Amino acid sequence: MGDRKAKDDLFDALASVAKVLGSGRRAEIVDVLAQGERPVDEIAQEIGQSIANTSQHLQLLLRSGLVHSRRDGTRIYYRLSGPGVAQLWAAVRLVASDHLANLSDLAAAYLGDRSALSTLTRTELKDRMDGGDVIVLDVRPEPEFRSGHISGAVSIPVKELAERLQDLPEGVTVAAYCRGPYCVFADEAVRTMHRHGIPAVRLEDGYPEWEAAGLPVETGNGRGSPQNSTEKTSNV
Amino acid sequence: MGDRKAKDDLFDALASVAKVLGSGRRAEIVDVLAQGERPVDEIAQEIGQSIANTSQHLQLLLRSGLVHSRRDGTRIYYRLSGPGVAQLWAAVRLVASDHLANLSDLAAAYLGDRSALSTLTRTELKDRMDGGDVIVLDVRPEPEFRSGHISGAVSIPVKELAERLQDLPEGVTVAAYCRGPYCVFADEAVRTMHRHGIPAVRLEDGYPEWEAAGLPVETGNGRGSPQNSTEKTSNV
DNA sequence: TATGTTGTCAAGTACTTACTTGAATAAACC
DNA sequence: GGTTTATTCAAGTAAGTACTTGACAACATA
Repeated sequence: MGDRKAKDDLFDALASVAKVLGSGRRAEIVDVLAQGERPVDEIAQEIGQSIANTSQHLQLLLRSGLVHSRRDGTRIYYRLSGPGVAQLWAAVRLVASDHLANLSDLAAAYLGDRSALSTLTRTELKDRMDGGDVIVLDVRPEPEFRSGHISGAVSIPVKELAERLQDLPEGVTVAAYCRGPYCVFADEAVRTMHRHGIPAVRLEDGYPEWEAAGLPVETGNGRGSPQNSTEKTSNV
Repeated sequence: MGDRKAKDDLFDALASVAKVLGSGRRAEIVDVLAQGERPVDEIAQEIGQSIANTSQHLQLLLRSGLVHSRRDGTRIYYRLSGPGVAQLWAAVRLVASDHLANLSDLAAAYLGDRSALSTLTRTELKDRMDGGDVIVLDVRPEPEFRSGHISGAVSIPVKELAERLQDLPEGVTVAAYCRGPYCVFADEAVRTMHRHGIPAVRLEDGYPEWEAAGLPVETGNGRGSPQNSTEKTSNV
């Protein structure tokens, strides 16, 4: 008890959790899985890597306990193994934004200039939803919407938004949201709507943060096909 | 905006924060620095590594922004760069304890069998302190006590405890605490006191968690030399 | 039973990491 | 001004990591 070797082994094990998150590609995977479970080929597509390489990253995450998997026919779906994993990823992002010298440059290079886009916090959005003067728009890919979204939100993936603007009611502000603070989808959506004269704002963070805050969420197809919509008790 | 290369660079940067925590030795360093600032040679001693190697780990932590340093004469003191870093380390430990299969074995190998030792949560300890029927004992090395401890705690480093048991008042339970849930000092102290018939319990976690919870802390020498004791507004 | 789809495994390569050793600084002490 | 103390730096080595390619396994469908 209390000897060097045992302490090193223990701390190596504790650190192994940080280690698996310490690769940009695996961080992207966790960022995607925080939206809900996904099969390997879709994850590979999302992170821009080969299926073989993605599979190996997923095996690593699996062995370290950060994700679980289930088989459904020929597909294997991966998901985060608990809410703590999404919290850990949020803690990493927080420290990065507080202490990483060049982060804002890198964020600007990926996200573009956000200064012209106004944002709402979670509580501001909740208040305006309760007031009824806003429509909430989920611009993530559809599978992510189906596995969980803000209650009452409408799904139009950002790629389809330009052709589906007529689906949006007129005369009401649109509040778009996506995966989180480092996701471009909502930014792009707000820019597109502004170009067409639609008043639009962006939710400051994304769906995982909304869910983690205990705010109302639902699964299935939501308004579009209410028969599939179900109140959700917990995700992740 | 929104292209692959920029996204990879951004997520590599975010993940770099996790990466520096992803080494057992650097995790031990963060665990020590969560107690307060320390010079290089003491940190090297704590983690059982050469000074050169420890210095290189510290340079890495420094470049990644997780720690800051200051020079005082010939010594260079390192400290965590903000409270978010200790929170991140806590999040890592939480995920590890929830999802790492062999963690309890490794913890048992280092900490020994804890089942015979009773523990108090932070709030339980606070209540008993307010009731006055407990004395709080800080068993960490003295420099850590000096840079911040639970208000009213007495310092007897675990190495000196056996010879200084007479410094403890009789007829009152001793609540020992140390660095955190994976620290052996308080366990050892409680065992020592039990062997001498002193009623003793262990605080469930450690000083950083107490401080992070906003509970009362102070710096300096505390009761021992009240002239040096000062109410503390913030640490880390 | 054959065929296609989805994912994993094994082997190889270029690159990175953790440590060691010994030399180089930087401030303090005499 | 030379010596001591505390730390960093540079170079070297062994081991580990991230990706690629091609073969293999598991299930579904015809």
